Amino acid sequence: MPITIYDIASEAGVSIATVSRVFNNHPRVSDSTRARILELADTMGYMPHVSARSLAQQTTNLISAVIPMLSNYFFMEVIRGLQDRLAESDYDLLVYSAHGIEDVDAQLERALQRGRSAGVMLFSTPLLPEHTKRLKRRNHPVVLVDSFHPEFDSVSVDNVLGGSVATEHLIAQGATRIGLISGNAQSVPARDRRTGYEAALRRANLDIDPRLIAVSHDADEHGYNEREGYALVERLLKSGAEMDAVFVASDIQALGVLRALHDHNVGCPEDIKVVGFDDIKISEYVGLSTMRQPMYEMGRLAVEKILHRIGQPDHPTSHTLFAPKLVARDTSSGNVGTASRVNGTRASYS
Amino acid sequence: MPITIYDIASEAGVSIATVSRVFNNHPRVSDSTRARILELADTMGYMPHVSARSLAQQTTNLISAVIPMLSNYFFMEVIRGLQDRLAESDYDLLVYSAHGIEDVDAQLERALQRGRSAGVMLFSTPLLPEHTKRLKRRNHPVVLVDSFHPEFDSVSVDNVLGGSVATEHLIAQGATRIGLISGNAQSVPARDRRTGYEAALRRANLDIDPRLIAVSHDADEHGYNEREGYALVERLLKSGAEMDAVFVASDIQALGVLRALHDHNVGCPEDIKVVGFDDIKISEYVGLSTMRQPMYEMGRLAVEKILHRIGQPDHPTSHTLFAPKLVARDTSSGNVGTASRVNGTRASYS
DNA sequence: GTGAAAGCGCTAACAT
DNA sequence: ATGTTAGCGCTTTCAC
Repeated sequence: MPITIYDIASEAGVSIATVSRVFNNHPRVSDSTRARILELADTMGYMPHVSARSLAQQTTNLISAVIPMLSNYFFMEVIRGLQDRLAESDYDLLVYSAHGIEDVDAQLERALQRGRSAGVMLFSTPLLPEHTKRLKRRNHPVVLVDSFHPEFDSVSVDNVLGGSVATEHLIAQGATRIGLISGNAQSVPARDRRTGYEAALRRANLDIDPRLIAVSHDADEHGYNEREGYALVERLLKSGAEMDAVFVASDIQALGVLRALHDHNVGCPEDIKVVGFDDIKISEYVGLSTMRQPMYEMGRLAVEKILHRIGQPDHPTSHTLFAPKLVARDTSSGNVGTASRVNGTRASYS
Repeated sequence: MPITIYDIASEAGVSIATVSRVFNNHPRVSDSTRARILELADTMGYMPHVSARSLAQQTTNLISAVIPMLSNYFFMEVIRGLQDRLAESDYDLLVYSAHGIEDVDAQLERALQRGRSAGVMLFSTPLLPEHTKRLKRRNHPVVLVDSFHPEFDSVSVDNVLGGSVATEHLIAQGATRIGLISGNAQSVPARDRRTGYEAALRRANLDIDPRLIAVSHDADEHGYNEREGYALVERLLKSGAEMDAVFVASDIQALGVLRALHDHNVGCPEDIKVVGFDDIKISEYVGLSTMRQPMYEMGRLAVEKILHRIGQPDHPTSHTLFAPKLVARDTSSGNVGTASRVNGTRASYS
């Protein structure tokens, strides 16, 4: 039933080769036949069949994004960047959302089916040797986003730097007993942020107190969730160790931290200052100080890199490291006079 | 270079048909050859070529989602539902994100390329007659999400009901001069919510005062953005008309409204009560009363429906209308005593 | 400038 | 249970 090049070829009294040429903008077609064919195709409602085309020319115009926990503010912003850049190209986007990091393998496998996509962007997933081998062997274009491996293009944020800047900011605000709340041990960014935190303390000649460090053991979203933030800061509070500030490795955890502080009648920023990481949209609303990641730009650049890699498979790999930027808001330096209250799970306006 | 069924067929000493059968779980293959072929395929690293398969069997396992303004809290939740349901199927997800409603046409066109996807889920887009014709003509499986047309499967929310419930809630809180802030006139949901609002007022024998109604003229995101909320409520305030509550057609606008109220030293909820629509994640944090849409469930159901439609193209169309649920928080009924402040663009904790 | 024909890798009758 | 073969719709040499 659907119309093929054969239909429009016979209707136009030419061969299918000519029709094909027209749709591939081949130069050697007379203007008259080109016009006639285009006209016919339009009235007959012809559309090229993407699979047939892909098969014949051994390419595809699909690009995959493999993302753990898609429904994440961080990724939403990144995806906006992806989409915007992709819209300027001929490629369409295939989204493989994994349920946490363990599921990434399965999704990656789907994204790597032969003929499926021209390239894959892999998000926030530390590359195990087996991954590396598999990817290398397939020789499939890959770019890593929010993670790093020397053998693949990547775009990420300097998490060590971010951890240091956040910590130094707290020190500059007068804090000396600075806690850390972090994602779980599997998370490379979490480890890096901790490294930056410890380095900053060391440089400032401050103690690194294990009692002030709480690492998530939650597998869900690498422990990056509100619940964990709440629970972990509670543990620090109850440990009895003195603390006048805390660096939280993600904004979403920081939200839980803020709630816990309120529930325990601990003033923020007067008693404990808080700095998060990410700058998700809510952060602005609650006045959370944080380290901003250029999420949108990372998305755009990821596409840029994958397109480049598809075009030049043998080009040397490139790595882009963005510097996160401190956004100081109320939780680290707010003017306490106008500070507001959080009531249970909510803040209200007056 | 890549390995095909021919390679593994000759290696196994069988015909390509047998190999094909193995990979399609055809029953009539002896266990021994099946095992041998699977073994070989594994060691040789064979993977079926998706385009070849699609072409031969005239199907595809891709489903498209065409979404205006993807980076939207509403869609994030819906997409979670999509993904979860899709993960239970064999289908992969193609995402076409439009830049606002005008761009939907172009994205839809891509989604409808022949052989591209087995079905498309179209989000929040009122169907123009031309769309209808095009879709009908292609006879492509379609399900509408957050919009309605008698000839296509759909899943949406009862916006008229939602508008009424929100308004009645405000009335129950003692409000009598209730304003409306709405999305632009192109938005069908916005119109429906207004209809519900007016109906509720009428039923309560309250005036419908045009001075209390502000409709966005912003094309961006249908006027569903913070900036518009801010500007529109300002207009109402300055109009001089008395007002003790306002129903805002979207949470994101309501956030702007709250900020404007604060900036103008208008107490909320004491002076003006506010109810939004959507229940995006931020709403809980700021204590915004709102009408909750079952976004996740809508996503799941959308997939359910498209799969069903793909399987049974001639089945009668089905329409699911969810009832939005009132979530009363501080902005409509909070205890004023513990109310907090918003300081410029931020709220802070104490 | 255009046509003939050989694939691209796989599926699905139809045979045997 | 397995093999033969004709497609699926398009691209791309190679001729003319």
